[in-house]
Amino acid sequence: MAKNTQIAAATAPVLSMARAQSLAEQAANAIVTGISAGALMPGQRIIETELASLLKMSRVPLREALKILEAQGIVESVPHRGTRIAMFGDVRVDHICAARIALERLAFVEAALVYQSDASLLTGLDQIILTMERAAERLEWIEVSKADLSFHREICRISGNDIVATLWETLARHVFIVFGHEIRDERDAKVMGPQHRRLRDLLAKGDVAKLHVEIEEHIMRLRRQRQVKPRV
Amino acid sequence: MAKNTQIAAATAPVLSMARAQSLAEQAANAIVTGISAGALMPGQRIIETELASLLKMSRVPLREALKILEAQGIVESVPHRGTRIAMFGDVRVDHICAARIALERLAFVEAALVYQSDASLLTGLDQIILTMERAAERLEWIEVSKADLSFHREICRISGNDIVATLWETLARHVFIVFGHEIRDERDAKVMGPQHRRLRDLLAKGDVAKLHVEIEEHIMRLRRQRQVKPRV
DNA sequence: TTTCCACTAAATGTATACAATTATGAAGAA
DNA sequence: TTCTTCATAATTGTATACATTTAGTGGAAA
Repeated sequence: MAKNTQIAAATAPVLSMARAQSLAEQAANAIVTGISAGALMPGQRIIETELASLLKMSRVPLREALKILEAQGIVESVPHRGTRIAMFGDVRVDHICAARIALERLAFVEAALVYQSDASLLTGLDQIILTMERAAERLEWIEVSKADLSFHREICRISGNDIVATLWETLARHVFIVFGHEIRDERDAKVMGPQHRRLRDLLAKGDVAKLHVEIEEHIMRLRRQRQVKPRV
Repeated sequence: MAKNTQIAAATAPVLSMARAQSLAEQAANAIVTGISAGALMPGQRIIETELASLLKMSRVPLREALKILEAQGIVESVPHRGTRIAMFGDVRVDHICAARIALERLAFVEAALVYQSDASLLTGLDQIILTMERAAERLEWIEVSKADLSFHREICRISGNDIVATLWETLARHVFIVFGHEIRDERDAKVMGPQHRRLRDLLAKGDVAKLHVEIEEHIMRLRRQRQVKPRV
């Protein structure tokens, strides 16, 4: 039956892309995107059968996704009593920011050391910033958000601290959801690039003191006015 | 077929215990315990069929457990190519310690504020310390470890920061595994209680400056000599 | 021998089917 | 009415069965 193996490479989208993600991963991303976009509301209960058919998959991979998201605090579940989407009020945003600052300060400082010893690694950040700026020009906020998260993910990766990178993935989902609830306009588009460039340059210089200040300021942008304000 | 599967759930029914945990949770805990105890080795590949029958459950809840543990960085998996247990070398322990310090400093400082406004909450910590000391007297290290983690979990809970609490659960599993690889003797038993009492008292006093120092010192105990030293 | 290809076996990914628990609501008693 | 009580439906938890992918083996050709 396996005669026509030549066609297999047709699916490879990006060079050395991770193997096509499982349905569980897709489901997890879809749910997070849905919350971010407002299609799924905080506090809302998830009925597995419904969501599974909505996502055009069976309950098994969906449940795997829910377990992942539960471990990450995106949804909350009680045995035999269902799963519901966590609340994303102002208090929670404060919590996210506080946790981000604590973790990213560590990541940035460690990453700065790495960049010091190999400046060529900075091209990774430059690439991401370019992508971000292009998306910002066209006001494609979702793409801007993704690039933003990629930037910080890259820092965690470069820092070499696997644990921090793992924890970041959890935080990133929360941040993405909060991003989705932000109101953004043309002025924001002009700020995104320079702000990240400044961080990049401080990393290149290894100016840890200024990094600490800049990181906090950068992260605290999240606490600005948001689109929906569900109760705490 | 499955009539007698519920009987084994005679575990500790602590007051107002959360509903009997699902098989997925049990499996996740069993795997972590297994790694901690050396029954499962870092780097080892997990064959779902094998482990499922070993844990006396089907593959479905086991896979849910693996998804959770993957999100927490305890295991790593490649689509269609299986799951293996992450490596726990000295470098990783350093990473865990660094992340812990960053996160727990935040938790302790916020918790100190809470304890300041309601000192009666300190009884929660006192209870845990007592349990820890009793276990330490009998050199029951696993119980000591659990009490240790409970102590820090309580701090995260009291801090009121849900995100930090979520991230801690991930960190806790890593720490538990590292604990299991530690060599401990009678001298350690005498240290455990006082060390946590000191933290407790600093929380009660709200002495943030000393807390910062003490926390770092406390966490860095992890970096002592360990039983097995798998390669990085 | 070495390399390449087909084929088989094994493991993972997914769907369906069944069991157990909980929510819902109607009927009856205080 | 208001509170039980109990049946029924809806939903979650788990097991089994099927599909897809990968790893490994052996043989044929260069």
